Amino acid sequence: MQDFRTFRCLAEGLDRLGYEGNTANDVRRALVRAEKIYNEPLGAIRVDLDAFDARWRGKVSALEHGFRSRGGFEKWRSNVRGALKRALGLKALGDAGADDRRLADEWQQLKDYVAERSGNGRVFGPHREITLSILIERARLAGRSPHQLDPTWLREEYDALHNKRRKGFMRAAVFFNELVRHRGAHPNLGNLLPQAPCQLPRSQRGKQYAGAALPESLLADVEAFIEHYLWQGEEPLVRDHLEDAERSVQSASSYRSAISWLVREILEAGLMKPEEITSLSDICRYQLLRQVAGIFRTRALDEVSHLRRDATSLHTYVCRVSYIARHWVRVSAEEVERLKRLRKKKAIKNHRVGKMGEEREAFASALLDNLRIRSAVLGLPETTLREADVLLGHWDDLSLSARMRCLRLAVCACQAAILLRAMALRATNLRSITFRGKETTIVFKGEARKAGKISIPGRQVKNNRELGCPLPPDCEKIVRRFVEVYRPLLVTAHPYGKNASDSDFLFPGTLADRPVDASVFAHCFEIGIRAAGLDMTLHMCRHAIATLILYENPDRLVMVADWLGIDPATVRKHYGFLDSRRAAELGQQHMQKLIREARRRTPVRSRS
DNA sequence: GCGAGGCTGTATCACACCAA
DNA sequence: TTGGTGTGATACAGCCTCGC
Repeated sequence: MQDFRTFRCLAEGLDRLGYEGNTANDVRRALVRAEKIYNEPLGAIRVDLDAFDARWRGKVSALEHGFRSRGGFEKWRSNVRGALKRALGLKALGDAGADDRRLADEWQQLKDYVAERSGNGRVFGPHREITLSILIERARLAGRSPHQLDPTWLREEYDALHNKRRKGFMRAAVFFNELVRHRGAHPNLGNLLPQAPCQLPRSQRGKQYAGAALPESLLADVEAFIEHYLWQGEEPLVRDHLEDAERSVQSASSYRSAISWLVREILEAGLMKPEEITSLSDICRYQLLRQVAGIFRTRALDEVSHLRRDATSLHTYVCRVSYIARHWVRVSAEEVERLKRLRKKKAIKNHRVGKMGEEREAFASALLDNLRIRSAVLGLPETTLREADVLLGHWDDLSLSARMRCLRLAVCACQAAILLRAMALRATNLRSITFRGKETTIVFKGEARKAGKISIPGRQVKNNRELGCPLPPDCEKIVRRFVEVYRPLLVTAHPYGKNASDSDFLFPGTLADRPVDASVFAHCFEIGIRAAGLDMTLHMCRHAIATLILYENPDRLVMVADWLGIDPATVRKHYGFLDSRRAAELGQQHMQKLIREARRRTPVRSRS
């Protein structure tokens, strides 16, 4: 294979990649443009498809990277990505020397062998050479032959990949091992395969309680604690007369997570054996928690760890476990005091605890600095609906994925219209809006009513605060269009046959008693956001609106708090960075003024 | 195989409340 | 008024099952 390790090699050797006509020029220009976009010399940018995908696929704010439109960005990405795939041998080149190269490539021989025996009713089953492709790609990039795969390399590659690529890599490794195990049945593979299968990486997502065989008594104790926590010790007879538990189910599941984390860390560190953990009182103790927190912290500081070094998770876990120790295990007063000190330790309660996430704060700042981003956010309902309408115009000719895109864009337009024009709701409240039925939360303008409105009862809201607002005409227009045109398509003409139930929910899911699933809901928003060249989650949208209003109207803090349905003190705390920013700007303006004045008053002679 | 919706667990963030 | 504590939420990823 040609050695294409950097973008420079790639740009210089582009003629050998088999492009037709002027395409090579387009691709070369795209590669050269990467220098500006990456702000690095071409020779320093590695030819690595996964690094490229990690950076440029998914949520990418095209405008922030200097592209004029999402389309322009996608064109650039497609040119560069295609070149990377050709360079890595993932795309047929079609030129004369290709066959000779294939023979020289052990991976290609293996792939050809599998391809010849893949398909319906054949030895390996359908598309098995595709299964292998990601393993081959990564191995080629690392310069490893099939004999040179080892557990460490597999682990590193597995960790570096994400989502479907990671899943595919694991599937490929499993299949590769199958081939090795049955190498006797495939004599033609000859010396291509190693003698023994390679140890596979462990999945990054642990099972609850580390999937270990733990004593029944521990599991029973956890359930008893959760029950106690939810009902705050109320007797079952009393509970029957109460409408809801004292605590939310979400919160209880968070306690389960903390216990799971503690057990997993203890077992992985070998601090205890599974059979030794018989109840929560064995593990929710100061000494053990301190040890485990130390181990977790060390791992977070490790360069290759997937944990963020300044994340607040550890603090949350320690708080949860401390709570169990105090209220369930009932440790001594002395131990309670130690736990309290532990929670305050800098390593556990780092500087991010209690503050808005850095990424969100950065986005809010970008929103204030960049006019293009700001207008893209504010125009989101219209831009996404326009794109959906264009697609809808030739619905019958659309592919399934294009129809899906059309519907998702329409969902996003409706979400954005409510968030940006009516009320910056939390995702759960937005998702649960009903437009008919007994408990209607969004009402359209009717003959008797002058204006539509949104009203959400307090018990549906995080802090039990009732939320309500009138429905502005530009919001209502988009929501109505969604209800009349796009929602029926979700219910009766879902492109992939996943018709939603025609429930009372504005955003229906496949089940009649609940709205669309949160993950699907967030995905629709993501599709619309990306179409607008932005990178923002539903919750960041809420922040974005608050940031813009507060920055322009610092004296309207109480109004903004009321609108968001939170405490003014909380707004003050979370948007404090706006004050610092404003103070800095004001300070700079004053300094400039003073400098100008000083220059005016200083005689020209002494200035030189 | 691929893409969908939905469920679940982990990681992280938001924010109400309380006490100093 | 401010900082600490505890609760409740979102984001993200992996897995499952289903239809095309």
